[in-house]
Parts: sequence; structure tokens; C-alpha cells
Amino acid sequence: MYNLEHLRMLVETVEAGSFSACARKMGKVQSAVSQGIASLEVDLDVELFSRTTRKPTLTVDGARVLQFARSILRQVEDLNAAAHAIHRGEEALVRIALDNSLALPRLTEICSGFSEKFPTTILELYSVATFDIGQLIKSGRADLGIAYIMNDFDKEIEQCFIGNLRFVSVCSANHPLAKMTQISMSDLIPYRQILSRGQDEAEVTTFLKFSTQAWYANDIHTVRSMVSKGQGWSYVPAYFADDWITAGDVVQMQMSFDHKPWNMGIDLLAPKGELKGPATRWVFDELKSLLG
Amino acid sequence: MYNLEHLRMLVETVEAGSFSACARKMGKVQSAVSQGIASLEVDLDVELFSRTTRKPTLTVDGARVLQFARSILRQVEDLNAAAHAIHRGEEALVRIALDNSLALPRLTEICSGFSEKFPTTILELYSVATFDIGQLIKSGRADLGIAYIMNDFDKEIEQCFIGNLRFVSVCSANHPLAKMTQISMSDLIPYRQILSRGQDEAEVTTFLKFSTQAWYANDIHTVRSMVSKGQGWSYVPAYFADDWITAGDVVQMQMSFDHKPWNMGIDLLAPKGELKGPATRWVFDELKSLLG
DNA sequence: AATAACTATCGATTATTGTGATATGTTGAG
DNA sequence: CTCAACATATCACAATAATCGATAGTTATT
Repeated sequence: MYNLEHLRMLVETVEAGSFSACARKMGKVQSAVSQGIASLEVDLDVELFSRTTRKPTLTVDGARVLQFARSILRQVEDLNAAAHAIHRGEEALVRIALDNSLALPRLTEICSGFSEKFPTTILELYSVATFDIGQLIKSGRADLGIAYIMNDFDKEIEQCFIGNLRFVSVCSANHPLAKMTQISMSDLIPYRQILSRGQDEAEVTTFLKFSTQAWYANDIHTVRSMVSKGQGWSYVPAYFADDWITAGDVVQMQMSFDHKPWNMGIDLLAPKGELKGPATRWVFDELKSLLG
Repeated sequence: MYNLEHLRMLVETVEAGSFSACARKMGKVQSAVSQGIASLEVDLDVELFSRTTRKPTLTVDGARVLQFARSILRQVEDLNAAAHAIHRGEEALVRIALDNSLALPRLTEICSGFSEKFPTTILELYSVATFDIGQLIKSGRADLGIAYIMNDFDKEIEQCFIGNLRFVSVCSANHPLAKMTQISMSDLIPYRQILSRGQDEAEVTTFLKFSTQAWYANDIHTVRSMVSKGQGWSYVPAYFADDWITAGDVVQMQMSFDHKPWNMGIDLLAPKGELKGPATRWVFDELKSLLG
């Protein structure tokens, strides 16, 4: 039965143009390649090259086999890379849990960098509510977390402050608040506010709650649709709001001049003790610059 | 360097549970497997199995390698299947050009059947206008075609009638025609009609043209948006109209009792002479039942 | 016709893989 | 604990497969 070496001969011959050239490239003698290709042809029962010309030319059938050969060899390369990665102690998997309103543009840049630096390590992103992130890390289901600062985080969790996220207030264009200017805190009270919270009903953004009546959503996209339908106003991260405003879904509310924009502190979370491996450590360091 | 056989040993050992069982399954002796796995471990510099127990148990690193091994072997199986397919004379590729209003549900069934019967043959569907299909087949860029009957098809093309497609007339709910009942042919004349035609400006559905004023679209989806915006009425295949009506985009026009629904004949097209191979022949036969 | 560069084939050689025997380790039942 | 049943590791040797080196023949170019 044929070998990986035979498949390499096929690919190299096509790339180098002749059996001799392939042999030179692979550090073998010409007859070895000639016989190797011949035995591959016997095994597959397919004529791979036409030998009527001086240099062998790939047949249509050969081209079809070549596709598979290339693909198999690419995977063998991946396997070798993975073996080296294992040898360097790189993890098979890094799992990051992040608040679903924190999928910042910088995060995708970090992910791109990761895939170049650790091509064989799988990256898993769990988009959940801040409150659930602590549990995921404590139970070992996530290696790192990005969440709004909470004071009641467990002692088993390492917290690392990485910056503030600016929040702005938005409502739909039809909402009564949209027509008002110089809105003060007390103006907000009569109108329903949309807040997001986790599965366990603990509100993270509690201190941002002003209105007496509130509706809750479990993720930022639901908040968007609620707000755009005029079901209430909400505080959301400025970088989300900008998109929504551009798309025409919502408008930014005009707060009074003495109103300072709210900021929420963001923590990078990890289990206490050594991080899992070099890939996790790399992501940890990169995430410190998530907010700028 | 390691071999496909080594990777098979890894996979079989995991599946069978022990080196001995793997050896029995692979028709080898136990020591061959023991040595094979050992040499794979040396080549990759990864400990694949833990030997502290009676039966070797896969390590975490081993599990990571196993994924790759499985994937490589699956592709080798695909290569073997492709080699057999080549040997049976099956084509690498079957290209079907069809009028973009003829993507019938039955077509996806046929495609499913195809992928089971010819797993290594690639199926390409070109969705174009009827008028362009003849050219695609004549120039060898498509192997089969499905089109509305045209009388001026070339002599180089085999035409095979496969049935009629019922057409109904639709307009938007706000259109004046929507409020009318018992619409006769002459009632249609003052209103703009939306027709579809190919790139070369030849109208296929010419004999369905009633209104003096017409707008043209090059595919059925454009027709949909034109009609739903009230820019005109149109004749479209009933199975498309049903969806649009359900979605609320358009309404069916109420024609007078003596008005027979229009039918358009559908042809299966192929180049004259032998078809390319068994896969093309199979699709050809299946497409005969496209309309029922 | 001469040349350069290529491929196919074959016997000899070398490398790899498999075999069989044996020593040793693990598991679970009595 | 001891034993039977079943595993694995290792080794010398046999079998198989790959490679080498040499040679003859082919294809394009000058």
C-alpha cells in the first residue's frame, strides 16, 4: 500500500516539473522517484502522469489525486506542528469567557495574533453575562474571563483591572426622551430602563439603575432590539451605541451638561495560581491592552 | 519518519482498547503494534499512551494527536474512494446550468441523492437566465441545463421535454390590480409588467408579455422586490408565488373564470452525443422527474 | 548528429517492518 | 496470597519494501 512518501513524490514532482528534479529536491536518486510514482499508480490503479513528453505531465486523473495528496500532506504538516506545540507545552485549548457586551474590535485582533502564534491551539470564546463568568472559571470550564468589576468575586479568582469602558444612554427615535434636551437623572425615573443581567438574576450593572421600572435582557443584542422598539432606554457601551446610532436604530440621549458619562471598570479574570500554559499566558498579557 | 500504517495503529488501538486487540484486527502480531506505536512516539516525541495500567490508556497529548490521525486517515479513505471512482470512469465534476427561477425543491433532493451516489464528484450549479444556458452548454462550460423551452436552440443541443410549470400572476397588495376581481387579459394592458430575461436581451417569456409597458429583471429575486414594491405585476412560477404570498410580499391576482393558468414547458438540455460519464448520466435521468 | 536532460528497468544493497519466542507486568477471582 | 488470563516490551532473525548505481532508451535542442 502507498505511503506518505509516495504522496510527497507526487506533489514534489508536479511542483518541480520532473522526476529527476523531484529526486534532487527530496534527496533521493531519480530511479527511486520513478519507481515510487509507478508503485503509487499501481496501488491506486490510476495513471498519474503521461510519459509521452520529455517531462512527465500530470493527467486529469492525476490532478484529481493531487488535490487529495496535497490535502493529506497539509494535515500531516499540521500534525507535526501540533507535536512540536505539545513538546513546547502549549495547551490544546484556551477558553475565554467574556461578557457579551465586551466583544470589542481589539479582541478580534488579539484572536488573529493568537492564531498566528499558536496555530494548533484551539481558542474558545464563551459569550455570557458577567455574573456567570466567575462560576465558569472556578469550575474550570474557562481559563480566562473578561467581565465588569464585581466586588463579590471569589477569593479563588485572580482579578486584574484593565481599564474603563464608557457608557452612553440611548433610546429609540420615537421615545419621549429622544425629544428632550439636558436630561437630568430625575428625568429618567419615570421611563422604563433596559438592563442586562446573568442567569442567576444578579445584576451587574446595578449601580447604573435609575428608573423605578426595569426590564431585563440576558444579552446586548436583545437590549438593542428592545431599545429600538421603544420599549425603554438603556445604558450601553459607547462602541456599541455608535454602531446602533449609525444604523439608525437608536439615538443618543442628550444629558444635562453637568452629567458625567458613566464608566464601568473591566477586569481580566483568571484562576489563582499558575496559568495553564504559554498560550493562556500570551492571551492573558494581550488582554491587558483590550481597552486601548 | 512515521507512516500511514503507524497512524492506523494509533486509531485502531484506541478503538480496540489494546495493542493486542489492534494487532488482531489489523492482521499483525502484537509486537509489531507495540513497536509501531513506540516508533510513532519517538518520531513525534510525544507519549501517546500511558502503560502503567494493563491496557494502554491514551494520554491527553495522545488524544490531541489522535484527532489529526483520524482526520488524515479519513482523507486517505477519500483518496481511495476517488481512485475507485476514477477507475469506474466517474467524472470529477458535473456542471448544471439552470434558469434561476427553476431552483425547485425536488432539485435539492436530487443533489442529496447525488452526493450519496457519487461522493467524490463535485456538483456545480450555475443559476443563470434561460437564454444563456444554450451558450454555456455549447461552449462546454456546462454539462446539463434546465431551461424554459425555446424554439431557437442550437442543433448541437439535445432537448428533452420534462414537463410544464404552472405560472400565476401576482402584484403587490397596494396595486390597483389587487382590488380587481375577474381580471381579463385586456385589463392587464395598462399596467406595467415585470419580465425576466437573459444577458443578451432575448426574452424567453415573450409570449407571456401582455402589457405594453414592461420592466425587465435578470433574476427572479429582483422580480420579487420589484413586484412587492408595487412597480408592476408579473407572471411567476406558482411555487415561488406561494412562498411570496405566504410571506405577505404580494397577492395573487384574481383572473376571470375563463382564464386558464399559463404553463411553461421545461426542457432538459445536454450537448449532442454521449454524456460525459456515469455521474452526468445519473443526473440526466433524475432530472427528468424534476417536475413531479 | 551531437548533446543534454530526462525516464524505465534491473540486480545488488540497505532500511524498514513483521515474526516468534520470551521475560515481565497488571487484573481479578478463588 | 497465589494463580490464571491477558497485556506489553524486547530481542534476534526473517520477510518485505525502498533505495542505489549502472545502463539503455527517449525527447527536445542546437
